[in-house]
Amino acid sequence: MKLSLRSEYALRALLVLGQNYGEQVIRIQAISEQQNIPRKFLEQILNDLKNMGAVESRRGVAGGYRLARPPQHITLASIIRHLEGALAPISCVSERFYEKCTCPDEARCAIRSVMKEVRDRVSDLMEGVTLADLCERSHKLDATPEAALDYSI
Amino acid sequence: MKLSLRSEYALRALLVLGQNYGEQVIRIQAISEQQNIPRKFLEQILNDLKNMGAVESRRGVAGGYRLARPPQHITLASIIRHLEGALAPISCVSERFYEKCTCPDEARCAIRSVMKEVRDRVSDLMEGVTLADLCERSHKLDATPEAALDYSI
DNA sequence: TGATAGCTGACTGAATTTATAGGCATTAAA
DNA sequence: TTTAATGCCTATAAATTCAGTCAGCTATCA
Repeated sequence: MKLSLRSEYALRALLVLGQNYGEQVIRIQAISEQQNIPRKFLEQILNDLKNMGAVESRRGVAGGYRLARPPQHITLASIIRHLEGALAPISCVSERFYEKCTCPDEARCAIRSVMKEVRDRVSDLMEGVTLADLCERSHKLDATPEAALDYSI
Repeated sequence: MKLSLRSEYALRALLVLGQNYGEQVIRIQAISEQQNIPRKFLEQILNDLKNMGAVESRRGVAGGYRLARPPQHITLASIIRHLEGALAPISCVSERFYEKCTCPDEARCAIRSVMKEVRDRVSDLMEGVTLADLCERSHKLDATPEAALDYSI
């Protein structure tokens, strides 16, 4: 049920780009330092995000990355799906990455029916959260005084 | 965001044991054949479920497995947590498997706050589903005529 | 005592994850 | 037009996880 570190890095990088949305372009190096992400690894990840169309780049001396679209139009679901594949816990309930499973009767599988509900819950939430929402949350959290933070884990 | 095949096998095996809950004991071989699960692999898995206390065994000629507790008292969440670890997509939002992450300010991390919501949704659902529920679903699905099944993926 | 079952630990091959290294291509500015 | 900064691309590698397999052991019952 876990996200890869790669995806987590991608989200952190996208958040930085979202917070700096506009003409200007941000260097890999800057993101890497700000977010504690290995630089060369981040290169790969951003390139991947570029191929999926979430991000665009400028090369050369004043080069860097920026969002390819407004942050309101980039959903969490689309990012995770591109990086991780299915949102569903098992692929026989995935809408976009369906694979047949080995159980005797898939259509009457109770596990499948529960996992479908899990998928729906996760999908509903992630479809509804955009990069803009993330930026807004981040902005609010930054303004939150130390004492009001929920430290519970 | 995926479940391992191992966990899927475990759930399928537990479902069989749930459907046959009682004194009588079911052989690994029987489960393996009914559910298309590699036999030796299933041995390992059942042993693991035994160590977590979900299942108990009898050895020898008339040996096999059965549930160690009534199916109403075995939640999906407890099984998945034992087999997979955290339900949370990233471990910095896990309640039982917390690990610090590398982001600059965990307490003010927007990604963390969203992932916490994902975790809560998944956890709420899985805490509420017991093996008995799964058996009931399975029973109902078995009684469903071919035509009424939802084949959409 | 022998057949049948579960128990146990080691092992393996393949895939995935998390990077690192090195050189190439592009760009802006000197 | 050169140079330095930056992204682009490919290869490689170490570590881990996954999905089993194997061999041999132990317990139980007829």
